[in-house]
Amino acid sequence: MFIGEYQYKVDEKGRLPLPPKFRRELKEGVVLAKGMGEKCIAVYTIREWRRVSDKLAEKALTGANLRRLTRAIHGSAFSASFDGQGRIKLPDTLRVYAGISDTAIVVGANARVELWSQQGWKAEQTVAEEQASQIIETLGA
Amino acid sequence: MFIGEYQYKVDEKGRLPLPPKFRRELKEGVVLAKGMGEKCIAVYTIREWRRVSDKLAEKALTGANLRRLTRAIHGSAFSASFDGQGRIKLPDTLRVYAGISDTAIVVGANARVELWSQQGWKAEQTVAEEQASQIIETLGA
DNA sequence: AGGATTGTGGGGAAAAGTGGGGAAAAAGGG
DNA sequence: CCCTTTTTCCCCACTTTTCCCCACAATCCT
Repeated sequence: MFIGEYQYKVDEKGRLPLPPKFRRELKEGVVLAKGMGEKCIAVYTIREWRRVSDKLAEKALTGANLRRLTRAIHGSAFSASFDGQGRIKLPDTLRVYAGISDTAIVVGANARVELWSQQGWKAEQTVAEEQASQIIETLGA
Repeated sequence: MFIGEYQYKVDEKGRLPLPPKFRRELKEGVVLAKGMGEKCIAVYTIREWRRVSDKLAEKALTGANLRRLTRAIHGSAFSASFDGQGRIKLPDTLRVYAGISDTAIVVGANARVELWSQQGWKAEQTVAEEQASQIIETLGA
């Protein structure tokens, strides 16, 4: 399970470190893809990528919209692995998509990890906070 | 079960002791997260955190809502463990969120522990007192 | 009163963040 | 097809941060 929020620099070679706490779970390699709906980069374990991918494939049989989404997701996906310092190389296309320049926010989101630009993350937090407090009320004690 | 109210200093390294009475129950490690709704840091046992996390999954929210909530909850969380003196390290993001600078109020809140700034705790108490009398009425005899 | 426990602080070893050089691989042009 | 140019990736190096351990003073309990 991935939790926590971290800030790292993307160096001039496009490399981004991931938190040491995440590395063990990710060390077999990761798949990078566009965040679904959000302007972020999603980082999946191989296993989780397969799960997401299968789920999409099931539903894509019927809907043209979903086929389009599937195409977008798969087309943008990229497998990556770590260097000796625990960094991965971010493909330029995904970096541009997420608006990440020289600083990235790494966010643990349970089964996956997400990469955000500072501005993007701040905006997302603002929206999420409002929504969260409502839903949390329904969780009970 | 956690009860009581304690005051500790946060040292320059961001370390905060927890009351000895709490340590045995927490010694397996804790998860820190934003207080739900309130400007405090919530401290959960691993078990309790899982309970909260599972409850989220049950909600069976769909699409963007689920992703957003997952992100908000897990992203703000942080796992921590004790040093030899019974202290934990508070992540900067959470400290800022709760407005804790060099002194923290540690409050036992049944299944979880909460960390407040002095001002925040005082304000919360004021509000709580007003509401308490009303709520107590509704409890019946 | 005395011993044990606890709050608080700090030093030092280990790990992590960040940057860059150079070999290997890939791409591109003649 | 081969040579040149560019990119990728592996390794090394430096700086900062983290974390583990020790220390001392105050407090609690017996």
